[in-house]
Amino acid sequence: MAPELLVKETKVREVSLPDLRNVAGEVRMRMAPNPSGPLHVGHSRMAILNDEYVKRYGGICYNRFEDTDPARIDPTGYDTIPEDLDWLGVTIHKTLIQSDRFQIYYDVAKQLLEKGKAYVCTCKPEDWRELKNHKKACPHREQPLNEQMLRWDKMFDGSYKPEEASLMVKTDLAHPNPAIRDFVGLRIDDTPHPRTGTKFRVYPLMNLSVAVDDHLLDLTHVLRGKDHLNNTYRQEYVFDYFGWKKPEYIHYGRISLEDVQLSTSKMAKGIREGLYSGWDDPQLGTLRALRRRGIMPESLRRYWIEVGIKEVDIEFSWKTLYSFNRDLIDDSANRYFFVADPVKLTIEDAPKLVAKAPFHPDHPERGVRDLHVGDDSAVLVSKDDLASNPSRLRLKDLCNIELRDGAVQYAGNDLSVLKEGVRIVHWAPMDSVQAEVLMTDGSVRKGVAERGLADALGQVVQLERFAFVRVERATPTVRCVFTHK
RNA sequence: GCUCCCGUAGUGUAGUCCGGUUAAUCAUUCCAGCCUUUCGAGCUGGAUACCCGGGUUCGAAUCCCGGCGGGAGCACCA
Repeated sequence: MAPELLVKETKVREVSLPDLRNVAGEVRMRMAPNPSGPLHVGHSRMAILNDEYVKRYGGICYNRFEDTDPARIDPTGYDTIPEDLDWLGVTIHKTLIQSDRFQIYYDVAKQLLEKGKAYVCTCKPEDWRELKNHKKACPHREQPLNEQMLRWDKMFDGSYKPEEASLMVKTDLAHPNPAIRDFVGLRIDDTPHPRTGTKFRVYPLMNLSVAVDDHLLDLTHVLRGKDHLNNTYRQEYVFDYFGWKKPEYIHYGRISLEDVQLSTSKMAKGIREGLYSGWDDPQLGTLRALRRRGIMPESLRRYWIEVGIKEVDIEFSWKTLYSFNRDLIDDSANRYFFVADPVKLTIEDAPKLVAKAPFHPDHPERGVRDLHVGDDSAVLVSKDDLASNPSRLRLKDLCNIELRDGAVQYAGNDLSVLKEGVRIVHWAPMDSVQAEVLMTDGSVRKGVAERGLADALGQVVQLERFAFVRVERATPTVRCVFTHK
């Protein structure tokens, strides 16, 4: 291996995540996605951080589907999320689905009732909330256990309609933070669940099910966004009631991403309305869109490692991600000519012209593409490159030309004109193929490309002076997806 | 309104716990130059920051107080 490659490697590794606190041997961590659609860039942070730590310390990483709200599930998520994690290079040792575990939550809830740490409330939700906002107990909070159990059973036998009864977990009604006072543990919902149908109608809310599962999985560390800070405090009550050992909680800050739609519901809506072609539309910030564009998962990994796990809110930088990705793909991406908005130039007095264009400037061993100009000496160049009315141009790897009053004259093949400031532009032969590039703003750049581009199907290549793209279709026209400049 | 968290350059990050080789790290960005038959890569140089005000101290990004700013939560969503 070349020495400079080794240097680069260590440079990347210099940046590393801080150590976790309280690590004794292996770690057990989890990610807990809601199956409402495929993963996007924001999700990749949690997945990669978990993965990095599990790989550093050894241990296991769970994927736990949090599907306890039947109304907010897109069943495709059960398949797409593991695919996305796999693409990211995240190792999942075991997968759990909370909707397989309702009975477990019921059992724990019953124990909480028996311990006097929960109650079944039949207040109207607004009344209950109003009372707790004033640090007041609702009438059901301190009723005797037998009354509680009576109502508990009725929650399951169909006596109550949704919102007519819920299991509340006690915390501290006098807690100065209103967000921490008593919370709902289980509720009734008649919405059919995509996996369990109408078999269950009592559903746990996250603070109960998460606490129970985090305990049963014996997690050592829990990574979550700081929007869950108050949920952590609530869940700690459950741990304390049972004397369970709490995991180490780490909250990282909010991520704001510009220029991209991340809301799962809005993306789904856009897809339905035809605004986006699907979950992998290059306009979207989903992982499958990035994959389609030729963004390497390693670039995301490097990005999130550099960002770390601080509690400060951050602004995501596409430029930095692209820079990391360019680093990864530049060496392997072969070069091709793509001419957007082509204009035909007929070169007068030209000899028979053939270009020997290298596949990669840094890798002469990869050879060249032979680009043959036809007997009419005509080539295609981009309208943009003629916009400034240049008098002389260098057609890359082909020849120099002079332009005057719409006439194009052959001007030799002397490279020294470059010293005089003559610009180099790329071009395409007349027998080129039609090509288009799907851009991230939803537009399509149309043009022509050298025929050989079709051979790069599936690869990430550089269209010289245009952008890096991934070639995703070869016929009938070549279709590429914009990666980045 | 109440509760909690956070505040180093455009962006992200190191340093903050245990105050003194840092008139502040690294990456990315931007600018200039070099190099190159790409506007890619590479090289060189430059630019931009410790939120503000007090206090403690010989000395504070680092400790204390106050202010300001940003964020999160106060849901029968996760």
